[in-house]
Amino acid sequence: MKNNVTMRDIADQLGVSSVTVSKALNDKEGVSEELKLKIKNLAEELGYRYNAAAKSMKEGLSYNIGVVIPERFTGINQSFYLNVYQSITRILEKQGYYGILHILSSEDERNLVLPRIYYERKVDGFIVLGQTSKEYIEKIQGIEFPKVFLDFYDEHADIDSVITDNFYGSYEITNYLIQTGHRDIAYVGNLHSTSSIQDRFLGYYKSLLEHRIILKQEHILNDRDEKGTYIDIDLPDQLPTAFVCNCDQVAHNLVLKLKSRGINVPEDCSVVGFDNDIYATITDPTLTTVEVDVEEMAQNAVKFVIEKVKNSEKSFGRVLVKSNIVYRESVKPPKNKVK
Amino acid sequence: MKNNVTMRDIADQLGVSSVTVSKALNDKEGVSEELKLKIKNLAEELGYRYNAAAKSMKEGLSYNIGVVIPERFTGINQSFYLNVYQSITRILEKQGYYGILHILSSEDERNLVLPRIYYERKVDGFIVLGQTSKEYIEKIQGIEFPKVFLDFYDEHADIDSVITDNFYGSYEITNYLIQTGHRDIAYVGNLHSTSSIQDRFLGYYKSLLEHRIILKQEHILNDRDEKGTYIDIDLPDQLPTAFVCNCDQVAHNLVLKLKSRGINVPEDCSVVGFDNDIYATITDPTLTTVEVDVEEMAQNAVKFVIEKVKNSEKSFGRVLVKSNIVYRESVKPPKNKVK
DNA sequence: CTGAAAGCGCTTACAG
DNA sequence: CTGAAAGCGCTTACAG
Repeated sequence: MKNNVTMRDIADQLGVSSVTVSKALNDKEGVSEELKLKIKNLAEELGYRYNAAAKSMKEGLSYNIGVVIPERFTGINQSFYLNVYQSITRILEKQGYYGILHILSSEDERNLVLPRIYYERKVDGFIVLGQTSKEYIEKIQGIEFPKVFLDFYDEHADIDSVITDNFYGSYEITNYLIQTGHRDIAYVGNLHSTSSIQDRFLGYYKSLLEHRIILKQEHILNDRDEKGTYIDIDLPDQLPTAFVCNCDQVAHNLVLKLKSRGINVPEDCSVVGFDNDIYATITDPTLTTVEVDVEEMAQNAVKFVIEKVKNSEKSFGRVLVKSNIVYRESVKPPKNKVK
Repeated sequence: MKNNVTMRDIADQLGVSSVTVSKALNDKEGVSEELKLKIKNLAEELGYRYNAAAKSMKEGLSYNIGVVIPERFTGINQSFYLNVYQSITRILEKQGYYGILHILSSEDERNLVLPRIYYERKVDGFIVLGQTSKEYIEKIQGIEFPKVFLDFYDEHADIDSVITDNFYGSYEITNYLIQTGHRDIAYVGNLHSTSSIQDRFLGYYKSLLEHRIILKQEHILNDRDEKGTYIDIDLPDQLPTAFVCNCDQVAHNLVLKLKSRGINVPEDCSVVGFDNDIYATITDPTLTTVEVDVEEMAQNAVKFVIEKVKNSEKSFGRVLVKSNIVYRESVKPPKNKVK
């Protein structure tokens, strides 16, 4: 490593102490303006680069935050969380922090092994992005370390999590379907897979209840197995007039399936999604869906971890981020209602 | 910060020196097996966590690699590079390195400001993922710092880059179209946008040349403006029987456009893409395309930066990664050829 | 306004 | 096999 200019070098060349250089470069008081300028100029000239590692040593802080994403939420078809990660990174950087991505392998998740970045003090805290197994959540909860769960939560009230308002989002989009004239509405999603899917189901159910529509068991359609792998959706014999899907990707799959059976969307039946991710606009017809406010979620998560790094006593509980409906082409009144 | 157990603490409790603890924990020789075990056990018990910052200080190395992606290649519709980043991260981690993502804002790119991770020595090298402006390439080239360009290159032969074999990939998929019976083949892409698009065009052109097919200017269709924003594709009056698109996303857009004109793919005309990303399988019909070997590219890039970190003299030049054709549904013989 | 001293937690090179 | 010393580059707290 050459070009290894240190504060000391600058100090020596100027005949001052490194303390003074440190103060000047950090714009702290205790150095005359004149000297400060001289120091800054020389630093520039010499190509001085600050050594963050020294600061880390001194403060015991890495100024890195680990973003942990379970493997199954990554990959070519699961770009949603990577996009959230990207937002997190950008927000982190504004605050002088950096995000280190850790893909949690299914193996590590099963064996309850924590990310190496934890054991090496490479990060000051975690943002866990995407639901892990119950056991793993507990494992992470068990360590005394700043952490925020993003986009999921679990029964323990004492964990800090930032989530979309799944319940009301789903409630409202179901209301919208009902207002459009639908009463035969199915829900697509595995109720025991993640907290999000479950809450979205309950929002849908609330809407039915309020409108005195009876929930039929055969209107709850499973979309994935316990591992989260998508399975073929079993359509009921009596086709509902509308489907509330737990996410856009599943809505996309459903539309394909319906089409293959010669059923047109939205003419023959309506479909709505959730997330407003790439699948919402890529599907033909484009999907009416619930938009998740990724930026707001990332912002909260970042704010919370950083505050917890600074003060480990802080706690935030479950924080909901508002969502809103994006209207596109996949909804029409049911056929028999059209005059 | 509590739970701040150091090697020193372990040493004190055991009545040995911290040097011995360091050796034991790092499995170096010079400590009796018995003592080593005792030290390791105590470390475990005390919840000791290694302090990577101290090592960084000592060695002047952060063990982080910065992955720089220009802003315009990110976002909800551009998941390809984020996926590459994810591969990079995983490979990096196996070697004890960590990836720090830096989204290069268009503003910073224009003003030629380098990522802050550079000025703070937060990283030991860069992987630049995605083509930046010529000026920015030169700016980065100008600093004495390990760097590898991934998925693009420029005229300067002395830069290390890992790229897909765009030329031959495109050449071969065009050959395939010709073998299928097509002779009226258009290319879709802005020839002056990136090195990849240009090389893919040239591969297509080589195939035409070899088959004595004359390249018509009206068969080169622009797909984006100088900023990389997609524009509406202008179809020629005389529709070709096949289209070679510079990437899957553009192929996807083209298929939608053709469909909206009542032209069926692949019955009325064939379309091929490049990348084999999410758009390849999401398009209806699924796209025959050239698969980019993301894993292999990431592997090379990581290997090269790390070697350059260790020995700044190393250089690798342009390294091509083989691609191969994935056959799906978007190609059929041209109509008039079908008996 | 300026600086000497001490320390953050580890490792290397050397001595015993 | 074990350890005292020095040092990585910075900052904090204190003294002048």
